Amino acid sequence: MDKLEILKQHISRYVTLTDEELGYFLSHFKENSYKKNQVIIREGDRVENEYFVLSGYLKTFFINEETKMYILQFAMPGWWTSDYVALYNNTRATINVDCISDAEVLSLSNTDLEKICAEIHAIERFFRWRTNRGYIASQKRVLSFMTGDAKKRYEDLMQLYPQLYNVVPKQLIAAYLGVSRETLSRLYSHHKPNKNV
Amino acid sequence: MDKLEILKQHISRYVTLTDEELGYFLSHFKENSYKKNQVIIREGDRVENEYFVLSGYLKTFFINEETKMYILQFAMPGWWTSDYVALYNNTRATINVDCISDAEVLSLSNTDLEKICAEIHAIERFFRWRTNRGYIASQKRVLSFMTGDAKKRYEDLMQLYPQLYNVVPKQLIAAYLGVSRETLSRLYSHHKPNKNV
DNA sequence: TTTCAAATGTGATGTAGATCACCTATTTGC
DNA sequence: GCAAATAGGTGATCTACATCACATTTGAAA
Repeated sequence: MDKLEILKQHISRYVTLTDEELGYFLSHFKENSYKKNQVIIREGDRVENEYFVLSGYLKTFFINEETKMYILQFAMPGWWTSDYVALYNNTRATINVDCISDAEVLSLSNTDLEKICAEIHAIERFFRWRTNRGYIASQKRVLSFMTGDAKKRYEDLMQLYPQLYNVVPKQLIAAYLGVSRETLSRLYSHHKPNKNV
Repeated sequence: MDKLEILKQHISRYVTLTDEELGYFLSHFKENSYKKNQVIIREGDRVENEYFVLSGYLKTFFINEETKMYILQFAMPGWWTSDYVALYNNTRATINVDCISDAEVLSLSNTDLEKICAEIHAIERFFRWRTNRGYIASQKRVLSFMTGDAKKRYEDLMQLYPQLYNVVPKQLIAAYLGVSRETLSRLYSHHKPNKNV
């Protein structure tokens, strides 16, 4: 159960639980291993779970008319992801989630999540706080699209998550920034982050 | 207490409360009236409250190097707003909130909000669900910036909130869409929504 | 009602970034 | 280890939108 350590620490940053509560909560997670390129949620799927990343990198993305890919989120170790639109509205997936690298993931069904939130007040608080953070991050991203050009967005991303430079193919970074891979290539040929990170 | 009706209905769409719980919750709100152009939160302020709009329209915005305005959100009747970054991180306001028209607003201090969330589990659930919705809306906005051009974003906004066409000056709509007022003017001269809405 | 400021419309011009075309690394599967 | 696929780089060209400049309309204050 060593794998759960990262999740335990993540939770305890926000709320204090008894060992019993924590154990009960953790008992509802399932552990899964995925290979690079493996799909976790495909557009049109019924969406039942949230996912917590233990290791590896996922991407949450949308494909426009079968051509262009738009990345909504990279999910890194310690991050949650899912198609929240589908999950909260109980509709089919409109986005995809797959693996950028081999990954270990914990899944929690939305049914269990709601059940445990109802049973344990502190867990409900934990998820309120978690969503608060996601909301703030998303607002910041909106602002970065409005106020900055591609170069600014690229530099901000590299500053915040320098590890992406080595792990994630450049065209995926372009798809996250909302810029063509050609333009991104021209941008960072003048501005390389520290490759040793 | 008639003014509170809109808030009561808003809450009861998500959770069921006893009359006692509901009354206790509502007793923590303060009612305020503001005039057009009046400022509710100014950049640099200490932020203490969330605001629930009863009537009128607010805007939440950011000003870049004292020149360009970027609108993060229009707050309409039945909507919540604040500087959530400042509120959750307990930092000074980095954005502004003011009134597009005369407005009636209920305010709830973050201290009271957290207190009541701890006291009444169902209120914590209400705020979790509310933030979930905000998060989804924000993600949709990110996608609209990535996938659509200015015209698409304008049409989507007018379809969703046609009332904005009459109530909100065009330059503010431009500042929300992330487009210059000149470009917006050129766009909608070819595409007017129904003015009778 | 008049007046002044703010909002809006519109032409001319400049520019970031898209797209297309093609070439050169790197991976990945056999 | 080799072939094929995938990722990445770079020039040429095109386009949506910004910016500047100025005219016109609207709306609020006096």
